[in-house]
Amino acid sequence: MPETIKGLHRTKYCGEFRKEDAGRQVTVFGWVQRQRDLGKLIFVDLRDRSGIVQLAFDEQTDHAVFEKAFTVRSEYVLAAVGTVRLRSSVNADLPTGEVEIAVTELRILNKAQTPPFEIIEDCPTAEATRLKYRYLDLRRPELQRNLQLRHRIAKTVRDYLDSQGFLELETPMLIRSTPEGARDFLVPSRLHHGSFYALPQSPQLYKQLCMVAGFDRYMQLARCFRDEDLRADRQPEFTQIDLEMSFVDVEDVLAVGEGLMKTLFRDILNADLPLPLPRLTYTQAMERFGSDKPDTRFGMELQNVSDLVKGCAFPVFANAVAGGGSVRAIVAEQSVSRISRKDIDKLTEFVKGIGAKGLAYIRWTAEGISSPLTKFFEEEQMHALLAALHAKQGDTVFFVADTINKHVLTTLGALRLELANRLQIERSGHNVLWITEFPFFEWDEETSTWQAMHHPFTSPMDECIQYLHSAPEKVFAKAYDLVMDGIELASGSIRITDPDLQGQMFRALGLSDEEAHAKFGFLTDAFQYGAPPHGGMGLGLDRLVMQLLRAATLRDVIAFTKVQNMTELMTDAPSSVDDQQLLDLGIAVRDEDTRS
RNA sequence: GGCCCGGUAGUUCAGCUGGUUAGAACGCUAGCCUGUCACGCUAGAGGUCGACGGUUCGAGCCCGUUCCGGGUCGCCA
Repeated sequence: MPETIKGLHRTKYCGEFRKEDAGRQVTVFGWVQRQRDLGKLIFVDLRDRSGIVQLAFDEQTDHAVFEKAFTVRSEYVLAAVGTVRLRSSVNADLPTGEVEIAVTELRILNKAQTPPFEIIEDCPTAEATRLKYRYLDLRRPELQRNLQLRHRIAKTVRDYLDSQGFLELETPMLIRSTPEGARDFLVPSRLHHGSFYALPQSPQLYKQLCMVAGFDRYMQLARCFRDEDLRADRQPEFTQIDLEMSFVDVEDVLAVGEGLMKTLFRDILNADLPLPLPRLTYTQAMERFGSDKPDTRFGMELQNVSDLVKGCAFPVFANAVAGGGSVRAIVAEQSVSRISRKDIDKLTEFVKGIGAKGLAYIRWTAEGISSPLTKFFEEEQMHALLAALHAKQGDTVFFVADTINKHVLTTLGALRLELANRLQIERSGHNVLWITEFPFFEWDEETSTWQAMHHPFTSPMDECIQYLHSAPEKVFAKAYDLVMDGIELASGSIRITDPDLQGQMFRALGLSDEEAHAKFGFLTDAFQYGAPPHGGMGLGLDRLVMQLLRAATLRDVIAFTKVQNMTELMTDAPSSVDDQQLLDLGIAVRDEDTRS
């Protein structure tokens, strides 16, 4: 039978006691971290969200209290009243290690089963087990810290944006489905059988309507939903720092993003983030790093050797260049001893797995040059190539060739990261930069059509509008991404507010006027009534927290998360529902689709 | 949907070339212990080897199927 808390009030959190408190009569609440029974002396470590304080029980002082302390087990919930005193032996590892509480009254507020894993800092238990008992996992100091810091980050974001005149406005969760982009989560309508709401992938259209409505500067910590497969840095629902500003161009939005990041670095990491942030255009990022979210904390940049090898005897290289593509290389410095021929076979498999046709290499060992290319290259040619690449003895050089330039870039970009992992290349510190001037269209090889790389409300750069129909590849967008340590943190753009241009946009994407109006009529209608020029961005809060805390996965910075097959192990969501619920919704589920 | 890795006590793992009764550590239970703090010492309990099927005289181990978890590609305008 649990005891009542009646009449007791917490003096302060467990982790806050210091030697200055000695002599005070105090009350504490918490969970039993550990009980140490020494015979005529019992110690209990009591834990709450702030840390641990030691309770001391002495048989001679109070026999009844001592007997009760004897029955205490891990994770019991206790209230303790007693006197703070200095310890005879100090524990230097604990902030409260100079004091303990000599307990005069102990109440067991609740008992607890033995937990399936220990509530400790570096818990070795498999994540699946921890997620099933997430409420226990969350008691661990690491997650307590992460989530308390997440709160502080969110508060810093709100305070900063508030200081810049942003208003937090809420947008609906039940909205119209717009099946572009990611798959929508659908919610069936009870009152309109056969019709569905969608959960928002982002508040995009609503925040633009807020601009039409004259709120001028909007922000929201918005929950977003995407029904796509999960990754370590991707959950089906996530929180976005969403903002939108009126009467601005690209520079104004970037300035707010930079101010926000600088403030976060100062308040959370106690570090300076020099402004302005470096910028790369999309084209530069792809050419140098083979990625639009480059990890710029290390070098190993891509090098174009097309001109040097275009006339060479190796048909793969010669054909790639002749076919309009390229041959590019990266140099892994002083890696010959750590990348064996066998490793290269594995790396070849790796690049084939992401669509490359093969991987050429040069190993420059103490014995000389070892490479399948030697039979195609004169010795002089080979040395010219290595000199151009600034390669030295001890280096390994990797080449990728393809008639499609983008394949060469992305393959080497992925290989660059793989090599950095394998070679454990130093990547300390944080690197934050903007990627700007994204292409407007993307050539889709499956359908042989140009597809929008962004949502269709993204504005082209002013000087590109003339090419909209004649030369899609020459059109770049007023779109920008914020990249931190190789992770895409934020993405945004200036939006189209000219109805004629918007119409051209839809047509360029193959949407008829009727289709466009059916899908987005409410927005284009709104734009007929005086839309201010506006733009904004969405910044992933979960990823931001993960990056600032250097957490390995999003699951370490979100309280309740789903696993790869999109179930929640604790509640077993999703679940089947009553027949009556389905009946109300006018929904029939095909038997063969039902899974228990 | 594809590929890769994993699944043995509550937890983390070991388990040889297929061979008697599947082990260790931590945790748990009980006893002893007056200054511990990962307390110590002694004893004990605890197993559908993910599941199903197959090969075999014999399967934790080999084969097939499947389920679960992780990573990744596709996907994520």
